[in-house]
Amino acid sequence: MAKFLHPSLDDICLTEILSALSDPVRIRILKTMLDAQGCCSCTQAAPCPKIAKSTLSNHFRILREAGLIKTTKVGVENRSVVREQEINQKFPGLLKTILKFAD
Amino acid sequence: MAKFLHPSLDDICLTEILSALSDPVRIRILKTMLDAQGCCSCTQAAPCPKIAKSTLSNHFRILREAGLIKTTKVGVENRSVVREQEINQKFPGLLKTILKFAD
DNA sequence: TATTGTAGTACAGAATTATTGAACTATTGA
DNA sequence: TCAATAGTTCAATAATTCTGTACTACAATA
Repeated sequence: MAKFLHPSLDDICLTEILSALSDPVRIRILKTMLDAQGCCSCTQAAPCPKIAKSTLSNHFRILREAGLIKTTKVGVENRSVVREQEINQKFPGLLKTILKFAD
Repeated sequence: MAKFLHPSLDDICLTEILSALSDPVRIRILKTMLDAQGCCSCTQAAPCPKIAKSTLSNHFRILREAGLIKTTKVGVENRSVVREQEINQKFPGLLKTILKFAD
């Protein structure tokens, strides 16, 4: 059974956040999740159907390990939310500023 | 003779900027250059002496190709400046917000 | 309780990217 | 002209990323 490791606020670092957001697929995923105003399954937040699901899974892992999203298993799905408030607490304005210029 | 290719403002894109800044070495270089309030040679802006000069050269190339710095050859040195105004024109507040949280 | 379908993870090999040392170019100064 | 300095380019190696296959976990249905 997969256990999701979410870093604590203290362990979230700028470099990993930028690294996670430096991929167009992942920034699109994050934007989709924020627009959805709540939880998203991996497939819902996927930017295109072409992408291999193992690759998609990996992108979610990177977002999770960077501390950008929180994932919980609900039935057969993994539902994720952006850890918006926590990120804003540690890096005020960062997410908003970056995502403003995405796409 | 090395010719430095600097992208035009139109060609600068968010993803490449984030990608360039997602490396702790490069973000340190950028911060050093901004603190120096002007041009810096590669060795001046280098974050540590241990790093191989070919690696350092590569980091500068990535910063340059992302549109973050402008490099000109002055005598034996390459002197670089952050393209602060141009970046601010295209992505207002981005650089400042990101660098505020660096280190 | 099997069986089938759905959602996603784990792993291993292929493809891509980063790092480094060595050789090179360009400029300066003795 | 010769040596020193500053950086680039190249090729080899090291490290990452991407993807297909096999797998687990849960749900629904017979």
